[in-house]
Formats: sequence, structure tokens, C-alpha cells
Amino acid sequence: MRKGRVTITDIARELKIAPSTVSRALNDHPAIKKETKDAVKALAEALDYQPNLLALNLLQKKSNTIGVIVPEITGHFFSAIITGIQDVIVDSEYNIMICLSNESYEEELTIVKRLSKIQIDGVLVAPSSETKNFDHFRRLQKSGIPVVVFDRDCPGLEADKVLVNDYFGAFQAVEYLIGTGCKNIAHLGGPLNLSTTEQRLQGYLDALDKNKVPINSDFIVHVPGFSHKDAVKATKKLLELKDRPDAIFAYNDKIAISAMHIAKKMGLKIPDEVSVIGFDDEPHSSFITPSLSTVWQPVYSMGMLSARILLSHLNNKNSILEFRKEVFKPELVIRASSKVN
Amino acid sequence: MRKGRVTITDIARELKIAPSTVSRALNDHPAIKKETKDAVKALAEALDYQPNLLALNLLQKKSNTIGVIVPEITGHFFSAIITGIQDVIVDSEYNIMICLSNESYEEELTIVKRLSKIQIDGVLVAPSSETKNFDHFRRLQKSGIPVVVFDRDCPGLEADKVLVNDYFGAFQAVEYLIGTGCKNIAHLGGPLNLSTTEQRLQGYLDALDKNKVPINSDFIVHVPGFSHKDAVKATKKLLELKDRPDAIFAYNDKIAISAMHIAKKMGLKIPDEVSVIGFDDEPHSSFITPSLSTVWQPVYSMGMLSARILLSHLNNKNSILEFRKEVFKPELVIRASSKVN
DNA sequence: TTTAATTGTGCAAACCTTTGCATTGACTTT
DNA sequence: AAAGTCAATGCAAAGGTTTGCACAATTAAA
Repeated sequence: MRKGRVTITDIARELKIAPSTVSRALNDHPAIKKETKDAVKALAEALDYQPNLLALNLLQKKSNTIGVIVPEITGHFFSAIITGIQDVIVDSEYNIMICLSNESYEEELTIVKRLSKIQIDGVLVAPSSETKNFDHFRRLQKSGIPVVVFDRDCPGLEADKVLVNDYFGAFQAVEYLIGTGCKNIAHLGGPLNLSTTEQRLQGYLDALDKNKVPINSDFIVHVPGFSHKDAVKATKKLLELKDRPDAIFAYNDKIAISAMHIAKKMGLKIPDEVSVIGFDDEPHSSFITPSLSTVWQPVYSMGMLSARILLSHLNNKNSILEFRKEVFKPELVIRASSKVN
Repeated sequence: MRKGRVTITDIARELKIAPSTVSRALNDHPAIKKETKDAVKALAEALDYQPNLLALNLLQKKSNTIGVIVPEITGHFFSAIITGIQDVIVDSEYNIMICLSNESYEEELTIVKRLSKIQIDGVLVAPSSETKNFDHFRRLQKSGIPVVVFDRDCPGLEADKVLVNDYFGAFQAVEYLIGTGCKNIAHLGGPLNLSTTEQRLQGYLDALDKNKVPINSDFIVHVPGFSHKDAVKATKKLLELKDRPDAIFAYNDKIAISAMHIAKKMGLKIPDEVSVIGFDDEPHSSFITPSLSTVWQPVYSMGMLSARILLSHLNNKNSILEFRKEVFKPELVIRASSKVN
């Protein structure tokens, strides 16, 4: 018995033909006659021949792998996006390498270097909340690696982008709160520097403005990070004001839930004394008490579209495709944490 | 300018030495004199030389990649384990490829084939709930790929295993319920065929048995899958019994939360009329109302240990290490969904 | 019958790195 | 002076596949 795996050379020797003929036969090259093809395929089957993709990678200078960079996966948002990505990529010849930046610019940089070292073919990225400089992505592009940005925009970076209209989602949510009679609407914003933070804040501000509600800067507090502690601290700052807000529009469900937790602890009735609306519509948000009003995003679809866009670039390496910017529309979901209209 | 990336041959040509010398210089081979090394390293730096890992992969017949197979990542459990795995692997020379089986045996099979094709170096796997046959893992082992099983046991498979003492966790939870005076304790079990389902069920049974509580088979209902619908259906079956249970020990938090949802809808007071205990201690479980009593598992540590065990195999390819079986101890966390002792 | 076209296959290079063995020259020992 | 030792480097193979070009054999056309 031969040691190691079977190679085309083994098949060639056995059949007394050249390895190149075996290669062509297996790839259904038109110049090979049917009998030869059949013989080769039969023997390959019999010997359980497995092409050595490592050799192919070297030859083609590509790893057939796509890198996916996300800040974290323990929340629902990114894991659902990844599931969407995976479901598209699975049907292609590509493999996925998921990398976690832990919301750190440094780690994101390290990841990009690593991916570029292993000669990744394309990258899908939701930048960390610390990332302000996008040169590492530009470097990827310069070496011919297509980059698709999702969820969080990178202002100034020319690349494909799959985003959500955060502005619209926030605007709708806040306008809804105004409609239910809330006068003092606060905003628990996300970490500064994120495009989503900015967009949701702007939606909040414009909704107030449009409805002639004066803006109170004490009512805008940003969390520094996504931990429960961060949210608690920010919420307390809001609820301990003399002139307490009667509604909170939070950057996301996680923060909203922490806020509700504190509000309840302080003895406030939700939604009668404080309305709360979140963002993301995480699956458990409908199970907490009171069930959380929130802004739903088509997460799974975003993942799928991002992956499809990347694949289309990989399949049209030569032809220059325009950068696409796809913006999904979020939907307001009203539950029990906000008053009725 | 030279096109494409810089290779050792480029450096060699420039310095008028052999590529092999360049290779040795870069790898600090003792037979190369300092001046040569310095010159090579300086030029490599200047030209921004990046070793071609694809070539190395072919030479070493390994991809420097580890496959991680999990049923899903949208829940907290597996995403936290993955985070633990990642945090260990990041410090090694390996990359991680995360694959989702969607709780499907078929897909798991496809994934294993794929991983074996790309010549993965090791595999970490939590088998799907459908998987009864482990031959695909044995095939990996036979071709020299170490396999570490985590969370869900594969009975009869000889491999490293990182598990939790589900039996103990369940036993403790049920005994606690008995201690608070519950007489009719039901069990919302997981999908049949999972080792965790079986162990938790056994813990439930033994706790009743030890405390001389008669076992009522009507009180044991297994969910077919992990969807909300599945849980709702199973819960209704329990709560609509003439002789309604006064406590539910659920397979996991997700099911427990669905069950609480239904119980509340039916107007039952928790925990006065029905106590509920879950399993997993997902982060949001403490935020729902009433906050969920549950069994905590050291998820992050499990991920880290699994990864470390795999690495130790990869680093000691020759020496035959014994298969390890590590069993973590879970902890009962009492909150408000169960009565006080 | 010669020339041209067609069909099927083989050769060798290329992808880039590592490594066992050979080689060279300088120096040491007997 | 001859033989042996040692340091430093080069040569070439190996890893498995694809592919442009060459070549041989057969068939068709002139």
C-alpha cells in the first residue's frame, strides 16, 4: 500500500499516462477523450482520490477563504448576521474565517494583518467601536482583496456597504414616543465614534426638532461600552436628574433592558412613568416584563446580502464593479414598554 | 518594480546568495553567520517581505487551521464557548474556522468532509442533536486529526472530552425545588438523543427518587427542537394537565423563559403557583421578570480548556497523549422564579 | 501522395519554501 | 605537507496541481 494520500501522479502511474492528463480528465477538459476520462474517474473513485487543495492554493495564490471580522458574537445581532453570511457562503467554494476584534482597534489591526498573511480572498467587516482610521482596510483593497463593510459605516472609505437606516429607525421611535404624550425624552446613546451611534442620535434630535420639542442636553448620555455596568451608570445619571425623563430611547436592546432593570429597581412604573424603546429586537426582548418596544433590523438578510456582494466581486475579479451601498429599512415594533398611541 | 509579492528568491537575487541561505537567515539557523543574517533581515524588512504561508502549508501538509463545529451561534451558550476558544487560539499560530451544523447530522457530515478536504489540523466539535453515529469523527482521527468533543458527549467515541456535570446540575436544581416544598415537579426535557438531555433527565429522576417523590411520567415532556414554538407546545401540555405541576425544571434557559411566558399568560403566579428553574444562566435571564433561577455553567472556561487540549495534541503530534475527559461543575443560581428555601 | 487540419496526450514550468547533502575554503593538527 | 575539522553557503528535491506549448498520430483535403 502507498502511504499518505492519493495524488494524481499515483493515478497517472497506475494508468500509464501523464499526470497532466489525469488533471484534465478530472476537470472534464474537452481535449481528453471519453474513454480516458472514464478510466481516470473510475480509478480516482476507487482510490478515494482527494485533490490537494493546499497545492491548488499555492498555485492560484488564493486561500479560498473569506475573513469575517466582527466586534463580538455573544450578542444576538452579530451572531445572526454571521448565520446569514454562513448560509450564503456554504453554497460557494469558499470557507469562512470568523475573527473577533472585541471592539478593539488594536486587535482589529492584528486580525487584518493575519488575514492578509494567509492570503485571504475577501473580507466582510463590521469595524470595532474604536476604529477611526481605515487604512488597514485600504491596504487590503490595494492588494486586491475586496472589502465589504456591514452594519457600521466607515466614513470616507470607498467600499461596498450594507447598512441599516439607523436614522430612520431612531426618528420613528422617538416620534412615536412624542405621539404617546412623552415630553421629556432621553437618549441612552451608544459609544461615540460609531456611525450607528451618530445616526441614531441624529434621528432622535431631528424627531424632537420636527415636533418642536426642546432639546435638553442633560437627556443625552452615551455609554462608553456595551457592558451592563456601563448601561447602569448611564441610566442612573438620567433617572436621578431632578427633572426626570419620562421616556428613554436606548441605543440598543441590551442597554434598554439594563435601563428598565434600574428603572424598576427605583420603583418607576414602565411605561406609565418611563417609556422605554430599544433597538435591534433581540429574541428575548419580547419575553422580558414589560415586553420591550424596539426597532427591528433585518439582520439575517443583511448577512446574506453582504456575503452575496462579496461573492459577486470574487467571481468578477477582472471587471470593475461599482461599489454598492445598500441600506435596509428597520421597523418599529411596539410592545408593552411604551404607552399606546 | 517587481510585480506580485516579494519572495525569498527576490531577496537572494538582490544579495547574490542562494534562496536557501535567505530562508535559513530568516529562521535564525545557527550555520549562517551574523553579517549574512543581518543583511538578509534588513533587506526583508526594507522590501516588506511576507512569507508565503500557502507554500508553507503545501510543504508541511497542514493548513494551520482548526475547525470548530457547533450547532448554532445565535444563543449565548455556543457563542461564549467560541469566544473562549478564540481567546486561546489567537495566541497560537493557528487560525479558526467556525462551522454551523444547524443541529443537522447531514450538515455536520458535509462540514467534516469539507474540513478534511482543506486539510484542517484539528477539530473542536459539539455534535448536532441529530448525530447518533460518530464515524465521521473517527475518520478524522484515523487520518491523524485530533478531535476534541465539548459540551455534548459522544458515547462510545474515544476522544478528548470537555463536558459539564449535567447530572449534578439537574440533581441540585430539582432537590432545591423539593426543598422549597414543591410536590409536583415537571421536567421540560431537551431533544432526545443528546447526552445533555439524558444526563439532566437522570439528575431529575434521581433527585426525585432520593427524596421519595413519586415519578409521574406525565410530568416529563421533551421538546423536539429549540424553537420558541416547540417550547410553548411542550409547556402547554404540562400546564393543561388536570393535576398541574407546581414546578418546572427546564432543559435550558431558553425553554424555561418560554415556559414562564406561557405560565404568566395562563395567569399563574411565579413562583407561588409554579416555580421555574432553567439551565445555562444566559445573561438576560437575570433581567426577565421574575428573574430566572438557573444552573450556571463555566462556558468561557470550557471553550478555553477545549482549545488548550487541542493545542497540546497539535504540539505533541508524535507522543501519544491519553485522551482526557474533563468535567466541569455547574452551579445552582437561585433567583426569583423559584421559592425560597 | 503530400499538405493541412484535427485530436489526444505529454513535457516542463510555475507557485514558494524548507532541508538533507554536497561543496568550498580556511584553519588546525599530526 | 598531508590529512582532518569546521564554518558558511549552495544545490536540488520535494510538496501536488494546473496549463501553455509541443508533439504525435490520425483523418481530411488538395
